[in-house]
Amino acid sequence: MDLQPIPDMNETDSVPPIFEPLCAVFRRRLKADGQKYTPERARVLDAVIRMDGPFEAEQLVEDLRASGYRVSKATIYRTIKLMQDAGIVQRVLGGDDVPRYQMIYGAKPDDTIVRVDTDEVISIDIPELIELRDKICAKYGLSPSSHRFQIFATGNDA
Amino acid sequence: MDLQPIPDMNETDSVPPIFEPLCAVFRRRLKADGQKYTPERARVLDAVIRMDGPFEAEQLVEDLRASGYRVSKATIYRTIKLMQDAGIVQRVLGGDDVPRYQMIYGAKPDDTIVRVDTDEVISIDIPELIELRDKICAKYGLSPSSHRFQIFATGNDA
DNA sequence: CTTGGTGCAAACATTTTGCAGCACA
DNA sequence: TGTGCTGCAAAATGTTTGCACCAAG
Repeated sequence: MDLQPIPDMNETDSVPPIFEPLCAVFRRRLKADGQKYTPERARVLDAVIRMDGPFEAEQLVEDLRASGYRVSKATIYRTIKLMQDAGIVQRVLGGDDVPRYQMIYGAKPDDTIVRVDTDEVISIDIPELIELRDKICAKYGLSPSSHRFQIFATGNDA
Repeated sequence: MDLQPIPDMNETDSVPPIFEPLCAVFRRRLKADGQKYTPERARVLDAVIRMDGPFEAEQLVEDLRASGYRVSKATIYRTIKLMQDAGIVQRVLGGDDVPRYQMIYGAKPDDTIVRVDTDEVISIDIPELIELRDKICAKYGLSPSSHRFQIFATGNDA
């Protein structure tokens, strides 16, 4: 089958160390469900990490094919779903309302004001929100990995 | 053409008064763009208001057809887009990752913890968040109409 | 008559599924 | 041999567009 080397989190330097545990998380989850950590899945995970932000499934296909791998859309979508189950990837809506995917771990929290009258999106930085978030999660015995806070607002004159 | 009576925000009692200004907002926006407030569009707006929560385009079609109106999907989608432009409707992702639409004005704030390991969605009630939200908006000179706060978390053992 | 709106059907984009063959225990 | 995984192609879903005709100024 003439495969290229399998990317491995411990052997690549193109991926920040913060993502290192991801491979393990994914592996563990697959094993727990009687599924396999295949070369194809390792490559998709690697591509997802390199995306570094919201991406479309098609981009993963292009990325991997450009790297010389033969991959089908079906495998991409199936692997994305597995990653969602493993809590590694989430689906999000871009500002253009197009559904995309993005990594959860290490993802920058998305705190924005969406001006519904002008469609302007304002990024905000709210340290108190992190505190609040962590407090809430602690109450439920959960560990937050990321969050999203969107305020929908208009100008006072509208 | 045998039309049934046109729903009008001032003549129906099935729609809470809080939504009354919406009709005006939509009308104003259409007029400003040289477009028309047609019976079809009034009916779609009415249906959207009655949805009272996230909905799919198809539901609007069914709802209106069940009420005896002849309506095409094209008109539904075109009207939804107009409403998005008018800042009345937004696209959102449900807990099941399915894209839906929902009203913006008067929408119930959506504060949830999404357990990425189990897909469980926990509704939370955080009064401090409203305060925080209003404080932030005040700083920018904006009026909040709704918000959405999603925390992505896993169990501590995951 | 000109501009915008409608329904219908076809086109499109994205995601899912059925299936035959492969990999590996 | 059995279970899971893959690519491919077809199907299913959700949305947009082209077009002929209608409606209102």
